[in-house]
Amino acid sequence: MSSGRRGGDRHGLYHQHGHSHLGRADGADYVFSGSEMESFFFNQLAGVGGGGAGGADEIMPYSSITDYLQGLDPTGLAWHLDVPCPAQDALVKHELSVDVMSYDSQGTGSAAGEGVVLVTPNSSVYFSSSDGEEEGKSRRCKKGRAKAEEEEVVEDEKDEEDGENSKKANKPKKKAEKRQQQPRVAFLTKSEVDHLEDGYRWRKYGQKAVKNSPYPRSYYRCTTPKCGVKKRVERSYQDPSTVITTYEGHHTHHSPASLRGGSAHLFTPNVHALPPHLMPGGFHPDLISLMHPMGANPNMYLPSIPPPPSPMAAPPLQQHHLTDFALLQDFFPSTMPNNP
DNA sequence: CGCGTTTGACCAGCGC
DNA sequence: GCGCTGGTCAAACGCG
Repeated sequence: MSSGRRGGDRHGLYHQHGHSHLGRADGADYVFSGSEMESFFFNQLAGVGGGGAGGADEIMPYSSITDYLQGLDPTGLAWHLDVPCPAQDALVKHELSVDVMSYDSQGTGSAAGEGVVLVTPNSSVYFSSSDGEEEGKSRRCKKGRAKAEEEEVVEDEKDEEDGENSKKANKPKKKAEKRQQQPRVAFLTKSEVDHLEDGYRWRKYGQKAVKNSPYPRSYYRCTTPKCGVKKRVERSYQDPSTVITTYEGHHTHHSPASLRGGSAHLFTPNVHALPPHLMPGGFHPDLISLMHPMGANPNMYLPSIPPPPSPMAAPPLQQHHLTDFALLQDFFPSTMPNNP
């Protein structure tokens, strides 16, 4: 027995309406524009890096998100920006208006790394990557943490090994130190289910009401020991069919799903060979069936690509049961080069 | 019994 | 300083 378990969800009950901004994808306060996105990616590909107008001392040695996150194949997701997606702006700014993290290392407010990919004709994924170099302006846990964060990486690993005891012992300290400095990628996915299957195992550790949104935000942590990857899942209140999934950190292990099916290796070079939305049917059906642990539903991927929607009137997108699993896999390939 | 979820409490940063 | 908010913890609980 307990003092109100089940159904009492306090986190989901109090909703306040503060300012006009939407619920944030990630607690961030940066709304990027399409040009900024493009700028980022082009900069990345061109090796300009830094993600920012500020010139960027920090040149990110990545030419793609995948590369960025995993340090993998430099050819990675180059198509993300090679192919313009007219609906990107509309999706992000008009329909969803999701704010995203900006990790511009210069703190200039320019995008550190975002983009939108129309993965399927009717399903879209917006992603925002960030290096966590600087939290930007909106995140709170900044002060008094910068120092601790440097040690945190080591501390975290120790804590993970020590297990619960250590966690309990360091509870206050842990709370103070814990957070950030992790790359983030936010996805907007059309899905009816909140928790999208991405091949990894997650443990939910919290749920909070999102300001200005009737939908709560769920916090998940990768269940694999020593893997500190977290993700936040929330639903866009403007478009309830859209799930915003924010990943934070790098997996340090193979995907359980890929170990089962052994198909992950197909994702990386092959899927990247063409932008998904240029593939027949968005994705190749075979890839879908391989990629999604539950198998493919051909009906989810339409055989033709509709004309790009007007940026001014982003049409409602059809709902999908299946998330853009392929892209998620791209971001978390099972093959980790630095995995012992 | 192990694992994952639920959920009240707590902490810290930020804005006023 | 206070209240709000996001993020996390951890005990209780459910399920297979």
